[in-house]
Amino acid sequence: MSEHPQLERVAANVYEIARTGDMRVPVRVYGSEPLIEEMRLEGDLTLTQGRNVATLPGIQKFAVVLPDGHQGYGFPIGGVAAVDTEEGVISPGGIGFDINCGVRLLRTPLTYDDVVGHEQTLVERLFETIPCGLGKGGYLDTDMDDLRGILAGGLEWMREHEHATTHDIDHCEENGSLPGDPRKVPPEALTRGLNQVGSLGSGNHFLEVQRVAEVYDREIAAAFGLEQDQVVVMIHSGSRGLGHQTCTEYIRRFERSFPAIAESLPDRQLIYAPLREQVADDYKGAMYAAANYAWANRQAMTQGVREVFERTFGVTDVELVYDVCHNVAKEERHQVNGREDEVLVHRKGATRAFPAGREEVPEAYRDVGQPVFIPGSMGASSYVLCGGDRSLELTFGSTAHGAGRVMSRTQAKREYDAGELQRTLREQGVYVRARSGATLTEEAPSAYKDVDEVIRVSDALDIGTKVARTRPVANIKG
DNA sequence: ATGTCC
Repeated sequence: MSEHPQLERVAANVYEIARTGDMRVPVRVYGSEPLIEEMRLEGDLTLTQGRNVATLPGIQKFAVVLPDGHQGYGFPIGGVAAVDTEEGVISPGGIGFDINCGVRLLRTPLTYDDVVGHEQTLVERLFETIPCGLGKGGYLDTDMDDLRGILAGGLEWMREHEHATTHDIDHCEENGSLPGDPRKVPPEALTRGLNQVGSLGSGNHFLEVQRVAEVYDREIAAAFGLEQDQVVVMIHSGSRGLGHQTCTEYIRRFERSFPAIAESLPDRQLIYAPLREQVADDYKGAMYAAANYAWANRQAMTQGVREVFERTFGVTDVELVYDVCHNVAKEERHQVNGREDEVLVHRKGATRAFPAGREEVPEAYRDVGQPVFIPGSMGASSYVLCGGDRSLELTFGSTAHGAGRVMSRTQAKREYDAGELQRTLREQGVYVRARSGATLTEEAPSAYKDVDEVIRVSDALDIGTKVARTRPVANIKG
């Protein structure tokens, strides 16, 4: 078993792996003692992967491991790596298989009292309306022309086809559109994506009706249009089979194009393409296209939610608070080497958390900071945060994205019973509907870490500050 | 995460 890299405590909740060997920068690890302990368990690769990331050509300042960091494909999940746009590289492992997996929050004009007694109807209608689980079928019917439009335009295409409002676009990271190139998306990925626009997927993806259970900062909550007991809807989903296939094929393509690089890596999963290479540009076009697809997917499900809320409660104003990416790389301006420069920021299982004043923050929120949503596990609290004042300095403007698992899927399936789990949650006022019992047990709340400690550290570091906590009311899953 | 192995 390989040794964990040596960690040095720099300040409260701040640790560093010093630069040694072929590392080009140090690694910053943000976390409390108990969170760091989990990264140092026997056989855990989180810190080793952090050190590997620090060897990437063109990486700037430091590799970042966030408080929810855990091991992933090549890079830690809960990691940030910013690279020079000329000397740097792009690595699919630093973005993730589920390109632009992310979370959006919708606000409704309802309070919890309006919904109590209607949970069963609500959860059934949501489940019938929004396709869940593996396989085909989306809320939106798309042909190949539609798909290409979505891949090129994201939410812009959705608005042109009356599936999104201007308000939706104004309240989405990157306005729901990056320069995607449909021609760079592998044909197999196109096929898989054709019938999945407006589908939830499986695993830890969910659509959850929640109520605002606690408000920590009333002023910022009000700026986000949120208050105590309000009913909101959280959607956690990504780019489905299309993003997965795109990632898989470009990893293969990079390995074939750069055998010498593949050979020299501390971990083959770290495979990358130098940004000056054509194939890096191809991947960027495909990755942005998959990101656009993920936004269209979450938007299509939003339309389904609106339909159900109108039918069930007669309300027509279900509005997007914001939509954040968890898995993407984007060009942004940051302070590096004592000056502001453009860098390509890889965020994998990490949420952009820009503070007040950044021009990327929508006008409506620019005076308070960017909304951040961190989902808890099914049946647990989720959090609304606000981009913190120190995020640019500490994490390239990022914070955590959620709680990781403590128990494997197979172990959770053995450990729990679907019917019993459903009854337990029901006793807590949480109505859950899943396409399969296995999904339910795999995602049992006790199979996940407590997200509270992650939030506490994010808040203490001032990279993402607490605004409100929500509790589940009704949840649909694959 | 994922038509959970081309």
